[in-house]
Amino acid sequence: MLHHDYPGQVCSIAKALEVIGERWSLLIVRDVMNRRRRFDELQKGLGIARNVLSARLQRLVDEDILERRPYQESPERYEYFLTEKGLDLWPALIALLAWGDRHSPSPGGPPMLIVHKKCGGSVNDRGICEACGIELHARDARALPGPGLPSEGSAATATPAR
Amino acid sequence: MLHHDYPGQVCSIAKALEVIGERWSLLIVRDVMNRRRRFDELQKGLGIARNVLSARLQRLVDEDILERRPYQESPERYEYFLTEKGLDLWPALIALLAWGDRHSPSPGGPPMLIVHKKCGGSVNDRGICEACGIELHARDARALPGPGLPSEGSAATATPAR
DNA sequence: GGCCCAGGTTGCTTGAAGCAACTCATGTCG
DNA sequence: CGACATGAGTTGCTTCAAGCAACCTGGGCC
Repeated sequence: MLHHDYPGQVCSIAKALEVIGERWSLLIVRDVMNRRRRFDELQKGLGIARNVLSARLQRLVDEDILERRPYQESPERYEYFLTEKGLDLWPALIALLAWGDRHSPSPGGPPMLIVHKKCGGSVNDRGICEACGIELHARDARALPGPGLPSEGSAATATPAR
Repeated sequence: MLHHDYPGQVCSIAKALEVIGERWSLLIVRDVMNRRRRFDELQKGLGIARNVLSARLQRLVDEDILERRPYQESPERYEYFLTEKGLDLWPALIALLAWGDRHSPSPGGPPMLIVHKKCGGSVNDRGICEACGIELHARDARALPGPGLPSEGSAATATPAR
């Protein structure tokens, strides 16, 4: 991704993609949304190169999508949290998730389910609770492992060195 | 983007991004949605390298997101159309557009407006018509130039060689 | 003293994206 | 008739981002 921008494009989709269209960025946001907040945790979970993760986190912090907060001192250790701007990416992630579920289905069903925290109802591709009928936001929903998620054992054999 | 995949990720967001997370892919889909269907038209509009556009179009056709159809013979000339799978990306594009509008606003307002074809009502970040209250799909909506779009003249001076 | 952990940084290699030039079949201008 | 234009690419070369492995720092564990 040269220069990570789209010169000459005057469009909010292009502007959004300049920030979160880089490889790995949205997956990092997804993981932080699912309470993966630490460097090593993200690195191992994603299988991303450490230098690239470092660069992405820095960019996401610069863009005010993530916030870096120390959780202990000496040695200093940090966690990453989503800002409001980062949380606002939730509808886009939900739309992509639904598209992936629909058009590249996993055998055994979706590997991740999104449910409304209050009522447990499932969330559709617009981020609307099917039970309540209301538009949800990031904090209203939770991700759960779905039926298509490989179990610990089979995941280990499927990706042995990871 | 090495190998254009995310090995070890069992998640529909990751699977979606393997296909449409490559640089330029979503912008190509956006343009085809807005009736830009031909190679040169896309190339000039996006300012993308011709070999890269060629590769992206091929990939999008392979993934059944676009369809390549001849519109004349001798010499053979082609147009690209969205398949149902491609049209289903509309909610994701709308979500990204809304996020870009909200968090990286253009001076003068949004450069692109999405309206419900039937009633002219504006469409929110969930792809719902604010007037009718119903969930829309790609074919129900139309993109219009917004107040933040630079005029022909200023666009030409802003990007002289493009 | 040797090892582990967390959170990175450095250096090198590979491969994707940018750029310019070329092709090929037709159509059009003067 | 030759010159140029159009559309849809392809080829070759260069540059920059991503992958990979090794290293660093500051502390704790035994």
